[in-house]
Amino acid sequence: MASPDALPFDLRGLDIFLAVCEAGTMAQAARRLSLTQPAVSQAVADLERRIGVVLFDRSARPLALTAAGGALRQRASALLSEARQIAPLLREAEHARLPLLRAGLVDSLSRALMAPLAGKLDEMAEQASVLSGLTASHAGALLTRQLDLLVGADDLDEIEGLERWPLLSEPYVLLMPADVAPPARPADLVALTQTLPLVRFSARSKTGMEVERHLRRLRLDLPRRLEFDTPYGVTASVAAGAGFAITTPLCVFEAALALDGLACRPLPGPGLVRHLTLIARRQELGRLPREIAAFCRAQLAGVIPALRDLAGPASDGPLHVEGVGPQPG
Amino acid sequence: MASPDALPFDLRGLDIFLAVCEAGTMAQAARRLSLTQPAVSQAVADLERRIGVVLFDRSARPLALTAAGGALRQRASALLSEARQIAPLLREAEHARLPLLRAGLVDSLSRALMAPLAGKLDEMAEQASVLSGLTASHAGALLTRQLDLLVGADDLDEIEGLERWPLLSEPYVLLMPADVAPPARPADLVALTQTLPLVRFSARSKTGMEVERHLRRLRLDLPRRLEFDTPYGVTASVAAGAGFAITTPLCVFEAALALDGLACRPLPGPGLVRHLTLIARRQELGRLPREIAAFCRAQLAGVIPALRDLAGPASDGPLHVEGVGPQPG
DNA sequence: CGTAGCTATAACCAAAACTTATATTATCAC
DNA sequence: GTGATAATATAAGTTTTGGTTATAGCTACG
Repeated sequence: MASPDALPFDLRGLDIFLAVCEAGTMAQAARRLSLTQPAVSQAVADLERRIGVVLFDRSARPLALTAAGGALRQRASALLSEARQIAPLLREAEHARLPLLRAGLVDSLSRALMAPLAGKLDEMAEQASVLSGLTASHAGALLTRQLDLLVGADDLDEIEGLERWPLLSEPYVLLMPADVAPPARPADLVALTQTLPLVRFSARSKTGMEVERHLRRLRLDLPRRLEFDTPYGVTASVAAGAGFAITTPLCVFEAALALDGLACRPLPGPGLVRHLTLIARRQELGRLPREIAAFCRAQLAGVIPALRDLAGPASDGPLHVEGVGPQPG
Repeated sequence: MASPDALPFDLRGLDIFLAVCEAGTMAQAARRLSLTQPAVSQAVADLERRIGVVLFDRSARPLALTAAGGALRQRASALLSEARQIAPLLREAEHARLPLLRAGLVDSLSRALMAPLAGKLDEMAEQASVLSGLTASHAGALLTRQLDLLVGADDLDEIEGLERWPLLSEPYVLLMPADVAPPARPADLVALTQTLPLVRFSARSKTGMEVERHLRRLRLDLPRRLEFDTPYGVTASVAAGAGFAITTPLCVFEAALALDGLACRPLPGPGLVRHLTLIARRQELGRLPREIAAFCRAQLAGVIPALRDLAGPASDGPLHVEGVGPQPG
């Protein structure tokens, strides 16, 4: 077999596969794509060979999808529609600057920061708006000048021309029923998922991707059952008994739920820390980002005791508000 | 030029691009990928040519990303991590249950529905995910098959080929300090904004647009100071004394805040009602949408008393769970 | 059975992806 | 500045891949 993370297919192959799903027959799909029938036949066969799964049931004539084929159809069409969005988004990446002050705030800080931040911005600008959501989408909005400020879990260090103001660091922890024995070593997580599934953050969120990378680095392959793109979803689902989660104190706090019968436990193995950062385009807003960052740190300091209550003493080290001063970069 | 939806790149190109981002130089990326340096150089140049955007700034030697390059990096890594998950998932995909169910849930229903809905989907599918956010973005995702179900405030009646299951209706109300006299007529809202600004939902949200259209119809031009795209932002800001809002019982409930000193008052003038609907692509999931809609109605019936508490008796008429049966359309 | 329409295989061709070789450019120590 | 070093770009071949035509084998249906 090829290297472990070799790509098992190409977008072109998926595109042809989807055309076959929609057309119902390979010959018709070929016509629609302006290809010949053998080209489609080979592309499908190739896809099946490389994934190692049969996608169509050839014995039935209107060409039925197998179970795996159905699953691939869903995922492939999602993947392709995302892929098609990318290029246009990059091309329109030169927009005029809007007159009002707009901030993007990662979901997990809504409860801790949204109202005070809005109040602060309202003081500083004629018009203010605070949008909530995933940092990934906010990052694009910042670059295209649809947003002026961003507070999130990603420091976007691959992008030039930004100024970064670190706000807070917090450890990832396990959120799980209090009466379940906490795993002592990373490998115990696998055993835990036998009885209690892992409730995940979606890979659309930075948090989800960080956790995923951490697990991959530990060579842990945990089953994938339930996923959410908001801290509330993860926390509420764990509170409802659906499983356990790898999350952070702020994400738990954000949900504002009663956590009877739940406990935060340290994540076994090497620590994983989440850094929250304020980001702006460099030299466009003067000393305003610095001032807002200081304000945010002060607000967050007020929440720290509540976070320690939630997360327990194990988290004391990594959990702290950052000092002043911008990041180089 | 090629056909409108031709793919501007393939996964291999993105993979190489990401390797360059991580390695910092093309030559190093080439080594890591077991390629030669010109291969990487050409692949990157090709990607830039096909997207029509410059990705790297060659004038600086540690190879800096441009703005567009940074945006591509984020999206590309998300796309690839999704792509890599697909093949392993398909290989284990010989199950009777649906392999994957993705639902989009409007922010204002998170607290009322997210955990129970996730539990229900988890029963029905091998893997479930519930995403939160604005209905507008979910609508696009539903059409492009990134989502299978959608619960939101928009019935998307301009779009063919969907099935709609009404869930709940609720009136818009005023959320304001209890000690301020409630406006009796629409025109009194203008006077009110002299002392207390209107905290708005962003026009990106369906709720915000409905309110805006309603105000325009009443010929009211209220100043625009603070706006949010989540119910929590609006409610928290009003609770912090920043102004008053035109919102709904569910949006207030969603914030899960103590509302000391606040009251819901009826909206003066003609009533405005918000309808929450479950939407799916027609005839793709069988009777599953019907079943899920019934489940959602049952869950929502459980919070109705809490909503009546919040909204007061004035709302009794418009506030109710819908009967069974799909909408024609 | 025979025919119409689909799918699979074989043999071939052109475009792409990658290689080696070489020229050009940026950075840095001196 | 000036080489030395290490990177990127370009040019010209080679291999691989994705596509074609031609043909044979299926499947459904009258």
